[in-house]
Amino acid sequence: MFNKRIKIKDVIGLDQELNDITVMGWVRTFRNNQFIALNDGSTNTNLQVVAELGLFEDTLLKRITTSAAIKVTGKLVKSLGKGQNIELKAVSIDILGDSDPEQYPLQPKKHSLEFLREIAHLRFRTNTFGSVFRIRHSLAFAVHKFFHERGFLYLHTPIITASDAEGAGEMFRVSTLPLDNPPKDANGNIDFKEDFFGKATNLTVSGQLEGELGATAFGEIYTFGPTFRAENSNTARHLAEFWMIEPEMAFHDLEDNMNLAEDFIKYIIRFAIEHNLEDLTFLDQRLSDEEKLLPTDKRSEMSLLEKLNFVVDNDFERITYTEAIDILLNSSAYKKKKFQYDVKWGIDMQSEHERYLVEKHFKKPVIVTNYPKEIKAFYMRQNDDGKTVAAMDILAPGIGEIVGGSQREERLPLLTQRMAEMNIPEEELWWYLDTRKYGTVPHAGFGLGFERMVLFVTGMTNIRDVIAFPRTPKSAEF
RNA sequence: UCCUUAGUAGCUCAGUUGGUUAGAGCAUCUGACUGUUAAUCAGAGGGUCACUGGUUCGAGUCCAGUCUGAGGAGCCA
Repeated sequence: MFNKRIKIKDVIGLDQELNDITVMGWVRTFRNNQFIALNDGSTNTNLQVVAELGLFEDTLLKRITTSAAIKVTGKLVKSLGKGQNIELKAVSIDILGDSDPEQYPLQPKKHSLEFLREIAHLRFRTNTFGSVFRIRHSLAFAVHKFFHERGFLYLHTPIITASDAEGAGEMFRVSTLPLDNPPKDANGNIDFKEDFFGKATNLTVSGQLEGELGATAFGEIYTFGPTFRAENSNTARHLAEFWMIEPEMAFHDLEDNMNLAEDFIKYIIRFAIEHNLEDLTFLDQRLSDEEKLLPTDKRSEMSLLEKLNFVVDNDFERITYTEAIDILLNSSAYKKKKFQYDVKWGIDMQSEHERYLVEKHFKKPVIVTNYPKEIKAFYMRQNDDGKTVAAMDILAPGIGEIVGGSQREERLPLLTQRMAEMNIPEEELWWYLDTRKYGTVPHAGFGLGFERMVLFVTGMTNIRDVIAFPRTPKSAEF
């Protein structure tokens, strides 16, 4: 029954008249008891199906309601009306699934993103979310394509981990022990020897440490998987469950790392522009309609597509942390005391500082390197100045930190010295330290937050709208 | 977690100083119309005013607490 189906995306591309075309999809609107706007998710464009007056029973027409699933066979013809080039003159219409219009929550009108978030199971059926998730798919595909073309090996790092020394935030405990009455040891603490893995385990906050194990055998690897942070973060940029891409490369230094990250970001944006122009154009239009409601000074200087093309066509700005602090100290914002937080060498830059650099000063993505070692992780390579480490963060306009990475400390004595200073027990990471004992090499890597990348490319502003089923504090519906 | 702010019909919102029976547009239903683009026109139905408690003759409106959303901050990707 279904093998004759043609996707609407392919039907729209046909420019000759054809008999016996079969499409299936969900009704978006039914106008004038005659015109069905049909969508099957393959494209943002609806196919206009024409049910000629008198050809169909009233009982059938009554069942063509918003979001009903239908099968239509008919003749593809040039459209008589404006607004579309072709339309499908229906010969037969079958209802595959009814949709009760009294109950169905989506209407053929504009809905708020907040409302759609409450019905995330149905929001894919809107233009906006259709476009967002088709673009998300393309970006995910482009990630694999980019790394595969460059000879990187896709390594699946574990989701359950016993290491709590990664230092990347609060973790979700994984346990099969009874919550109400867990076994206790002699000191009265929970006895994880009794637990499923015989030790305390959590959901991963990063695949990096395992990634380094792969890089020091395969040369270049990447991971792309879910990541979990149990932080009580309530912002438009944070999720408790998100997807992260983490390449690790042997024989790479900080500059190689930056070059790769910049090439990578440009590659996947270019891929989306090439493959999702229709969806990007829709979101571009949506965004500019939204911005018309804002006062002039709050509007973006560039449209979404202009911004994406600008990023692809221009070099990212590269500055050191020390230079960044100097720029801030010499800024009029600092001199006029516009910053809420003070600026001096050694601070962990606040959002307002990063936004000033990216959105006001350079107006393009900025790579900041060589941060003070005190504010960065133990595994970052120590520079010769004794004060900084070979770290790099990429800051994107409107998003903030989109990439965090570094050259890794490959020298065992320096690495263990930093671990001791930061109270990280060596015995928990013996396997990690082994890479520095057996053929250690200079290597580097970074992590890119996939949803933040999708935010940037789609122009959406809340991270909960670019992941299908967002997990955030007090929210795990669907 | 902190600050700010909001919660009234399916959706978006109005609701005056505390005062009779709670309002609009859209959606839905019924009818008309029939080449429409969120169709149009006429009519109808639709409410635990987030929840709990309090003040008052009387609370959508005032007070306290709770829950949830949004904007900003922190943490970070």
